[in-house]
Amino acid sequence: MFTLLMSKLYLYPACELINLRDCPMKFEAVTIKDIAKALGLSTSTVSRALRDSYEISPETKKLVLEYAEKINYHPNPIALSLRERRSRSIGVIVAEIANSFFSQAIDGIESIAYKNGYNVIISQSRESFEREQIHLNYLTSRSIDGLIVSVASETKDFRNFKDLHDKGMPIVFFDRVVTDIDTHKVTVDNYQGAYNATRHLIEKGFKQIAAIANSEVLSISRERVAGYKAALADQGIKEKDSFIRHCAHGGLILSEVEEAVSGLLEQKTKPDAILALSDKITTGCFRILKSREIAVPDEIGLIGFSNSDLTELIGPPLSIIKQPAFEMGEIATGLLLQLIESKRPVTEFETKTLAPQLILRESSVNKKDRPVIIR
Amino acid sequence: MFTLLMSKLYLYPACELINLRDCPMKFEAVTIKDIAKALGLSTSTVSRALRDSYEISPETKKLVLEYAEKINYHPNPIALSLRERRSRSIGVIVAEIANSFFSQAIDGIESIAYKNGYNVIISQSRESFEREQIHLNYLTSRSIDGLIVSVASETKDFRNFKDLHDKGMPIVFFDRVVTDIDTHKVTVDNYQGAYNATRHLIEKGFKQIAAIANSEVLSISRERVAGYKAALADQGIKEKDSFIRHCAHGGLILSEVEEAVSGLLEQKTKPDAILALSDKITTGCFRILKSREIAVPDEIGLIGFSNSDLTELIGPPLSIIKQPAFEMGEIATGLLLQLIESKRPVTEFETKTLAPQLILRESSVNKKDRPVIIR
DNA sequence: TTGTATGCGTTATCAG
DNA sequence: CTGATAACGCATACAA
Repeated sequence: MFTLLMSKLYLYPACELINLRDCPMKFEAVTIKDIAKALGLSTSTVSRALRDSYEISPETKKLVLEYAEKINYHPNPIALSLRERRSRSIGVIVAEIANSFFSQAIDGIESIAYKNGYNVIISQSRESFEREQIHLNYLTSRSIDGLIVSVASETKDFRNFKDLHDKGMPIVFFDRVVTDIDTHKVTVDNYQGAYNATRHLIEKGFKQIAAIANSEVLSISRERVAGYKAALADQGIKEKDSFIRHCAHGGLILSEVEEAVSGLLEQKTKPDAILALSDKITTGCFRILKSREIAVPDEIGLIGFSNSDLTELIGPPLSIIKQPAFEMGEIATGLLLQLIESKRPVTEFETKTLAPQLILRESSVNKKDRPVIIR
Repeated sequence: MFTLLMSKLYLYPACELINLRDCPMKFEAVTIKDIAKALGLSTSTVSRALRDSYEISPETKKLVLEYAEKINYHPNPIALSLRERRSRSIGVIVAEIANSFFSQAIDGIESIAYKNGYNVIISQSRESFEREQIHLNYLTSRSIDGLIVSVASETKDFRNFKDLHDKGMPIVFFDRVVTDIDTHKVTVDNYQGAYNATRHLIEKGFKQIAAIANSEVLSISRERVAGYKAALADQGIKEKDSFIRHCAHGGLILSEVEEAVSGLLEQKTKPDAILALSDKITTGCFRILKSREIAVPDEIGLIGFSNSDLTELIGPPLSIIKQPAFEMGEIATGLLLQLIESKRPVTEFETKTLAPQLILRESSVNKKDRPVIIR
């Protein structure tokens, strides 16, 4: 260790004598100290020159900048983070990355973060409370400046989020928000989305409409179910408790959806249509109906939330409710950066609610039909 | 600034005198120094106690650990990074996150990274060389320990990757690999995948099979095209240059695919089937044919690479070649961590080649048909 | 067994 | 205009 240190200390002067131009610097990274030593200046001078400080003479600046350029100097971001107590990176916790909705949202997050010089550190809860909390802990031991979260379906206890927020960590929730934490939130109009979809099913002649939603704990589930119920009520259809099912893990496991579908189909009066109230549940239902050889929508109508880039192309069976995931990610990140970079604590928090797209198939027969997009 | 510092210095002793138990520590993070001061120990003792060093007495250890627990101490990872010259985070550069293949790969990457205590920092090149290089620069100013890359379609100049690798940065390429950099690589058998798909089209009776591939610069494109050509040759079908098209940006922009498709359909002898040689190109083709009201596969056969979770469900039109993206991500990360944590420089590099899945539709008529999966 | 001093790379403060 | 020094939080070689 000591010899290594010494060798480093002695390497550079020798290097100067021989040839400044092509110092190898294979593994050792270039630091301000190296520049200072090579140029016979102090580190503070070099630092100031690099930051283009007014107190440095033009000649010195030029000298330093040129040399820095030549040896390909880059400031060590970790040292900067330590000093400035900020890492210029934001953490993201979602249920799973390989999910169209979330990956589109992350796309939006990364776009804005990148434009503002922030890194994005992602982690997945896989709908598990435990994993979520571990990530929360891990990310927030002061290695991130802010956090964007869509909570896990399992999560019932929001204390850790609340504590963290109270301690001053900027947090923005999107999609699955925590209603009783007072911070920025970004969602779509879940009520309206579910309402429109249900109404569309009714207009197509379906009478016995069932709904499969994500965990009851999530506010988005409650809102979506409320929209579904309202649409039924408005059309004078009586809601049936046995027609509403929940998947505790948001359909992450197919068996969960299978169970819900079976529960619906085993009833004396079967539903004639299913409204799937989340991405995974939608594709899950589709998959299950397909494997059971139940024709969609001839035997059973199906409509659901989905952000897959192929849903618009699948047809005729499936109509979908699509969330503006990319925009949601962008907006969430914008709000977060605002929180991070505002000097004084923010007191007014916004809840941005975007409109979901309803993409419908007009005909279930014509192979060439075009989707109709309703905002 | 100075008063802030002073207040911090004076806060703790006062705090000790009043009540240790519920120091607020709202925004100020707890450090080893705080523990030392509160307990009347030196920072080194505290540090050693926390790391369970053998040179510390059991009583002191207990004291320190309990107090640390109580005030919810967490070591500052940034300080650790600075000291240990490692950040315990790995960088990932892909074309775009909102792409089934890449998001599945990232899923695998995150899984393994998480298990090993590493963070994943993601960034997207959006197929642009410039963006890729900026990210490369940004990530690698020593803030990451290693890098997992699938290069942008635009990239023709791999010098920066090579230099970085030569400087000792562990890099693992996946999917779109850089053949002349000697490091670990993870791909599928692109040749075989394209070969099987082409062969399948021929067996289904298609004679005039065209191919649309990603940028010619990418080795995966060349391999896939080679597989396509070999299959044609083996069945005694003459290849036609005019039937092979390339999208410089891998179909990221739909117009690019549109152009390729138009180019094919405008020829005197039109192709009767299209082989799409990347994810985006496959969905792009599907979208374009749909919008032009060209029936698939009755008017034109279509088969392509795709990792969307819905492709298996779409049918009958589309048969697909699916890559084991998740596993590729896992393997790449495993290899990378091996590189990062091996003390001595690795000399033997592996190229892992996985088998792609070919998921076929046997019938183009029966709505209820099941996909056949060929390994 | 514990404390002191040092360094990781950077910048801010203060003194020339 | 420039240099020495301290500090960010932590761990360790060395001294006691």
